[in-house]
Parts: sequence; C-alpha cells; structure tokens
Amino acid sequence: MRAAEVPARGRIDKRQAILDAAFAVFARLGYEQACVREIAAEAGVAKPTVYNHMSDKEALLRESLLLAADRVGAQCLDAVERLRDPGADLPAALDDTARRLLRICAGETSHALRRLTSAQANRLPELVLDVRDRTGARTLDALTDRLGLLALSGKLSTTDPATAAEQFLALLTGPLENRSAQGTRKVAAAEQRAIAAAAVRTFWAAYGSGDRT
Amino acid sequence: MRAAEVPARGRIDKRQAILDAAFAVFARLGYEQACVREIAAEAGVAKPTVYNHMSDKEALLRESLLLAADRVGAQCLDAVERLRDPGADLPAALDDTARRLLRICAGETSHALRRLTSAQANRLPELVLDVRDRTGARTLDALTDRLGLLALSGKLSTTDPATAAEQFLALLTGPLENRSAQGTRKVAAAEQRAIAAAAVRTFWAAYGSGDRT
Amino acid sequence: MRAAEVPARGRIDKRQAILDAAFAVFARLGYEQACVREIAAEAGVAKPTVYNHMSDKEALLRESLLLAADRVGAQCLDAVERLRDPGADLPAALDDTARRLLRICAGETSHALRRLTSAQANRLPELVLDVRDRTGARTLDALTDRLGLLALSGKLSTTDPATAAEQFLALLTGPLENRSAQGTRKVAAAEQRAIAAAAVRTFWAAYGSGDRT
Amino acid sequence: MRAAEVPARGRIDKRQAILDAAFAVFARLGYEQACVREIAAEAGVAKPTVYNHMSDKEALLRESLLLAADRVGAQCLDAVERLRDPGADLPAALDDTARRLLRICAGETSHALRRLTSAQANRLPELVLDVRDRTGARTLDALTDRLGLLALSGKLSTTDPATAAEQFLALLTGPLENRSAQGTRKVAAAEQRAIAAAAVRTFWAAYGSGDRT
DNA sequence: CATGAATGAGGTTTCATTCAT
DNA sequence: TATGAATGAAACCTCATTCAT
Repeated sequence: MRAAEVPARGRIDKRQAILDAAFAVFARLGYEQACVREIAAEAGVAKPTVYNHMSDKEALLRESLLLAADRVGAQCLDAVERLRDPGADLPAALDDTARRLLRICAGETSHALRRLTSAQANRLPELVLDVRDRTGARTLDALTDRLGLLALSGKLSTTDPATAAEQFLALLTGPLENRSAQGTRKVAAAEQRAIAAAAVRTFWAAYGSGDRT
Repeated sequence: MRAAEVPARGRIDKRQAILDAAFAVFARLGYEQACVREIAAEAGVAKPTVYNHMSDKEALLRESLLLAADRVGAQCLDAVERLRDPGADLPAALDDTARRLLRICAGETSHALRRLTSAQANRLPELVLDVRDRTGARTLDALTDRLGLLALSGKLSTTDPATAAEQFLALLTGPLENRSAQGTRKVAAAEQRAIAAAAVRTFWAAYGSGDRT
Repeated sequence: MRAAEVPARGRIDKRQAILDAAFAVFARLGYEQACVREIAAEAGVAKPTVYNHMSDKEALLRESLLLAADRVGAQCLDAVERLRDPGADLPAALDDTARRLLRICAGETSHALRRLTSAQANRLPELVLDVRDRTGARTLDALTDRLGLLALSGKLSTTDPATAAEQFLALLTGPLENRSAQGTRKVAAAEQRAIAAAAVRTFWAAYGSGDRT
Repeated sequence: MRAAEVPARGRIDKRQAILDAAFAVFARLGYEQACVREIAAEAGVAKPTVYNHMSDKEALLRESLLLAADRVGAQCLDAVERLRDPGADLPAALDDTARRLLRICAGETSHALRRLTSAQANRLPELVLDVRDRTGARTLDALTDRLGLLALSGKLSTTDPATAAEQFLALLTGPLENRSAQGTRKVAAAEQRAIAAAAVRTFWAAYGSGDRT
C-alpha cells in the first residue's frame, strides 16, 4: 500500500515542483522568452521529464496560471467572506476587506497573472477567461452576494449589488493600477491604506445607509 | 520645391507606414510572436528597410507604442477638456466625458497598448512608464485640473481633486476591464453607457455639490 | 560494460567528427566564409548538434585548430627526437630531420593552421599563441634541447643552442614559405630535398664541429 | 587647364583616400569582418562613392593590398640596394641591410599584408602571388643580384647566389616570425639587432670569402 | 519513469550592392 | 559625380520537441 502510494506522492510532488517552477519562470521572463530548459532547471528535473508531465509549453502555461489563479482567488474570497459578519461598524469592515484585497492585488503573483494573461489575450482568450473566473469574477460574485445581503438587512442602500460590488473593486484596483504603473512600481502599505480609505469613503457616500459618518 | 519635398515626405511616409505596421502586427500577435518580416510586409517595404529606420525590434516596439500612446492620450485629453465649460448640468457633462473616455478605452488601440506594455513590464519598465505618461497619467492630470477648478467654483465638493479624478477614472476603467475581460470581449455601446451612468452616479454622490439629484 | 561504453564512445566519435569537419571546412573556406551548416553537413549531424558540443563558432575554430596543432606538433616532435641518437654522420641525421620537418610543414594541415591563425591574429591573439605553443614553439624547444646536448658532447660547436635551433628551422621554413608562396603552390619532394640539403650545409658551416665535410 | 586638372586631381586624391582607408580597415578587422560602410566612413565619403571608384569589395582588397605591397617592396629594395657599394667591411654592410629589412618586416604594414593575403590564399591565389611579386620576390631578386655580383668580385664565396639570398632572408624572417608570433607581439629594436647579428654571423660562416672573423 | 543527445524550423540581424536624386 | 534609401541573400544561434537508454 505504502509502496504503491509513495511513487504517486512523488509524482504529485514533481508535478507541483514543475508547475511552480513554470510560474516562477513565466513571471520572470514572460511566456515566449521563458524556455523549457530553464523551467526544468528551476524544477530540478530534466527537460523531457517536463514533457512527461505536461504535453506542451502551452499546457505548462495554462496549468501553472490556473494553479496560481486558484490560490489568489482563494485569498480574495477569504477577504470578502469577512464581510459575512461585519459587526456594528460596516465602514470599518469594508475598510478591512479593502485593505486585504489591495494587499493581494499588489502582490507579485497578481501582477504576474495579469501580465501573463494580457500577453496571451489574443492567442488564448479562454485562458484569460478561465483565470478571470478563478480570480476577479469569483471575487466579484462573492462580493455581490455579501453586498446583496447587507442591502437586504438595510445596512447598505442599493438595489443593484452587482454594480456596487463592481465599483467597490474598481475603486481599489483602479487606483492601485495607477499607482503601481501596471506592477512596475511597488505600492507601499501606507499608500494602500490611503487607497482603501478613499475607496470606502466614496463607496459609503454612494451606498451608505443614510446615516453619514 | 515639390521635387525637393517629395523624398523627405516619402521618407516620413515610410517611417509612418513602418510604425503603423509595427503597431498593427504587435497588437495582433504580441511582441515576441511578431516577426519583423511580417511587419515589413505589412508596411510594404523590405526587411532591411525596417532596420534602416529603426535600430532594433525593441526600438520598433518602443516607437510604435509611443506613437499610439500619443494618439490615445490626445483623444483622452480632448474628452477631459470638454469639462472646461460644463454648462449648467454638471452631471450631464461628466456623463458625456465618461462616455467618451469609455469609448476610447474600449477601443482596440487602448487594449493593445495595455497588453503590449504589460507583457514587457519586467523587461522594459521605462517603456511602461513612458506610455503611461502619455495616456493615463496625462489624462489623470488633466482631469485633476478640471475637477480642481470645478471645486474652486463650488460646483464640486472636494479638497482632493487628484483622488477624485483617480476615482472617476477608476469607476470607468475598472468596470470596463471587468466586462471586457482584459479586452477579450467587446463591450457594447449600451453597456458602456450603463457603466458611465453608474460611475457618474457614484461620483456625484461622493463629490456632488450638496444638492442631491 | 560494452553497453555502457558505446554511448560515450559514440559521443566522443561525434565530437571528433565535428572537429574534423570544422577543420576541413575552415581550411577550405576560411573562418568567416565557412558556415556552420556546412560543417554540420560534413560531420553528418544536424546544425544544433554542433552547438550542443561547441558553444560557439569561435569555440569550433579554437578547438579544431588546437586539435590539429597537437597533431602537427607531435609529428614535428617525432622528427626532432630522431636527433637523440644521430649516429656517426651528424649531417646526415640533420638532413633526415630536415626532410621530415619540411614534409610536415609543406602539408596542407600546416598551411591551413598558418592561414587560419594569421587571419585571426588581431581578433584572437591568444589563439595564435596557443597554436604556436603546440607547434613551432614546441618543436623549437625540443630542437634546442637536442642541439644543446650535441654541443655538450662536442658534436656541434655553439654556446647558444636556442639560436642555432631557431636558425635551423628558419633555414627550412623560410625557403619553404618562399617557394610555396604561403601555401599557394605545392613544393615537390625533390625541391624539399634541395631546401633541406642547402639548410644543412649552411647550418653545418656555422655550427659544425670543426671538421669540414 | 586648371579647371580640368583640379577635378582629376580631386578624383585621384579621393581614390587614394579610399584605398588607404580600405587598407587600414582591412588590416584592423580582416577582409570579411571589414564592411564597406566603415571603409567609406574612414575615407570620408559615402558608400556608393566607393563603388564608383572600385567595382567590388574584392577589388578594394586587391588594389589596396597591391598599393601597400608596392610601398613595402620599395622600402625593401632600398635596403638591399645599399649592398651595391658595401665598402671594406662586408659583414657590417650585411648587418646594416639586415637591420633595415627587419625593421620593415616587423612593421604593422608587413604583418597586415601577410595576414590578409594568407587569409585569402585559397580564394584568391593570384593575389597572394601578385603581392609576393611586389615584396618578397622583388627583394629576393634584388638580393640575388647583389650577392651574385659580390661573388663575382670575390667578396663572397658561393656559386648559387639565389640560394644564398634565400637563406639570408630566411635567417631574418624566420626568427622574426618566431619572436613576433605572426605579428601578435612587438619585437623590440634590440631583439631585431640580435636577430640581424646572428643571421649575418651564420650567413658569413657559410658564404664568407675564406677569411674567418 | 527519467534522461542525455539530437533535430527541424525559424528569427533577428548584417552586408554587399544598386536605384533615383 | 556623389549620395540617401532600399533590397535580396544569407549567417548565427536558440528553441520546442522527440528518440534511445
């Protein structure tokens, strides 16, 4: 039993190592510039071993991006889910969620995902959509749910929680993209907090439940 | 006179043709996938002629992107400048500007610029910044100016026009990016109008001059 | 055992084949005119295989020249070493060595070595020196040793065996270069013998041990 | 008359400038590596102007080499002609000629000639011969004449002045080539004098007129 | 299953050379 | 006659991918 399991585990580990190496190299060099030899070297395996696990360089990109997208998406979901029980001070809860989302979106992984998908948008549009489903869209759906429930309970004032959610996220990612120059510059934590505060302020002005803070 | 002008004009035209062809091919295939032979063919010249005008494939990218960025930036600037004399109905003026900006940002040129710069963000960070200076940053600065003057004249309520401008643009580009899936899908004009309307509504809620509409 | 040896042997053979092909093509066309495709074809391998063994076209030149230089140098050394036991008739032994050296220096390999190193003397001066160390300098050192011992045993009359050796070789290579016009013409065996005879005559007049023959 | 001469003179000057530039660039980079653009730049003219004067890159090589060869040959001839009236001390006169020849052969022009002809020996054998006719062969013939006359007047002891001349030159150029490593190293004047002295000593031992010095 | 070796294809770039001015 | 611009050809090198071991 163990004897049969160990190689399977080893195989899975090797697959993980290859995908992680692939994402790292793709993020560093871009898809076309990255060469399979370097990915294999970074994963600590030989080049044909990569082809034993993944059929193609394109598959390598797809799988590694989807894996990274799942991780980022899970983090975003976690940040949004904290709005499930916002407590008395809803703006504070929104600010907390905003800061968490900004930290994720300002991370190197998020920028790499954006860059790699953008670069392939013409050649592999489904990949863009698949990644989007696992990150932005997933986050947006969850946030729409949260905001909808908050509206139902009277804590927010909107009849269109989808647009509200979209704008909440836009007020975060827009300024972040602007400040980071598409990931070229780092955005300091203090600046992230300022963005979050401004976003929450504007969002609350538009969707707050009547009582101005 | 004409006889002396023709060659210079011919040279300029050829340079223009090369840069236009370069942008078209880069936009279609991406930087690495694009090959100089195809650019030359699209420009109607021989391959070495391209190298007579531009030293490098990289220079070809840089020059063609900066040219496109200037064009897009000029359009954006024009849209923003319309806020100089907003008339009595400021929200309507904002809506008009918003629609114009959205139409520009939803265009193929804008998406290509975004994609091509993103893809080279690691290798050529200055290029990202140079393009940004000519498009987003320029637009943002102009909008900041406009909003600041409107605030001075009491038509808007904010002490931080830079953030207001940043958020105005974020409320446009964020949802647009979301709907278009990084340029993968077309965003219909009606949808663009809805985005603009929602953006102006939220913006006005936050920065309107007291009298709620 | 055999099964393990075969692949290594095969690799070595392929490397040998590549280097031999490289030398042949370089000798035929010169360094710049020679193209890697032709070398690969002559070696019976594909072009990238050449690059799998040698990093560069320049490395290809270097390695193939050094290999040929080692071969030529070994032949020259062998000719000189025959002076170790010259027998009673030293001029005859010198003549024998002279003829052997001339035959080597008149060979296509020697001329090719000279041409290829000369052509790269500005760009790759160390290569010139490395080849020289393995051919001329090596021969000169060995001959200096032989002549020095002969002088010690009273069979030659000189206190400067290095110069004697240098002149002995000069009396061979100088006229050979002159007659062959830098390798452009073949020098017949009879002509080689005449050169050798004249060289030995002059050498013996200058360094003979007193008794004229 | 002047009006007709001036352009002709200008044309000749331009041709000279082009040939000089060609030789300089060929000497610096080798034939294949040298590009016509650089030659034109060094000559201070435009590229097509070069082609107006010389039909080919190959003609450029040929003409510039022959010009340089004529110059070097004239210098050698001058050195040899000094043996026409050797005075009482013939070895001293030979030493003087030897030193002069060595200085010429150690010059950058001579080495460049050797390198450039060697490199093209396979492709352009006639060029090698033409250059040789204007340099080494011309010198050898003149020296043969001088030595023949000296032998007739009893100042030298040989019945084969051609071989004597060949060996005299060999005793100079052989050691020079050896020390300079095919022009890679400079050979100091003192070393040149030592080579000349040793050459004359050996030559005189073989061909001196009976009275040993 | 993992690997060293090999390959076919293709890209960027440079160069000698020639028109039109 | 001298030149700026243009071109056809070709070379080096790299890469993704596949056999034998």
